[in-house]
Amino acid sequence: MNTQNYWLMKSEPDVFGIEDLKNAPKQTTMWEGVRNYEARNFMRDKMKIGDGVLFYHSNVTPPAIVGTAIISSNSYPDPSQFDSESEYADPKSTEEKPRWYLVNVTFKSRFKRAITREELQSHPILSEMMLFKRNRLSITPVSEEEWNSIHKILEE
DNA sequence: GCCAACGTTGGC
DNA sequence: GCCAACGTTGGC
Repeated sequence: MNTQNYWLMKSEPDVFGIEDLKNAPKQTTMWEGVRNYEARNFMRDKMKIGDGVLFYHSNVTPPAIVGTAIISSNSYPDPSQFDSESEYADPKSTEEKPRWYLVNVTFKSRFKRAITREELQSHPILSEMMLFKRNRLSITPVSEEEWNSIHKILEE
């Protein structure tokens, strides 16, 4: 059964931007540090290898979708939760009962031009994205129609 | 840098 | 189990 999904994943470019992903070993990173249950559930329960990702730069001017990536692993416990040195350490989490999960994300493309949040908001289809309904959620599902609209815009 | 939105924590 | 206090996200 084909269950290709699409996602939008936010990252602050000052912390880890799409160039960092492009330059990473194997152009792949662990999407560590997500500490929100809803976002975790998407990674843990819904993401599949091969799913498409819209890579979104947050907390910058202007916020924008800047490229794409691919989900490249199944979910597994986020190692940083067990690392007391890490800012993502969670003392309430144990190896037997991990609280936080992540997936690997692999670079796919950098757009020739960023598609800004403002541009998305002015688009009849893309203005309905969950991104705008759940403003603070760092991972949101993207419909196939939305995914196709993004790529259509890029061809113009 | 401000602050609204909203998720989490913890006292009761 | 409620909810006030608190902390964080992220657009602006």
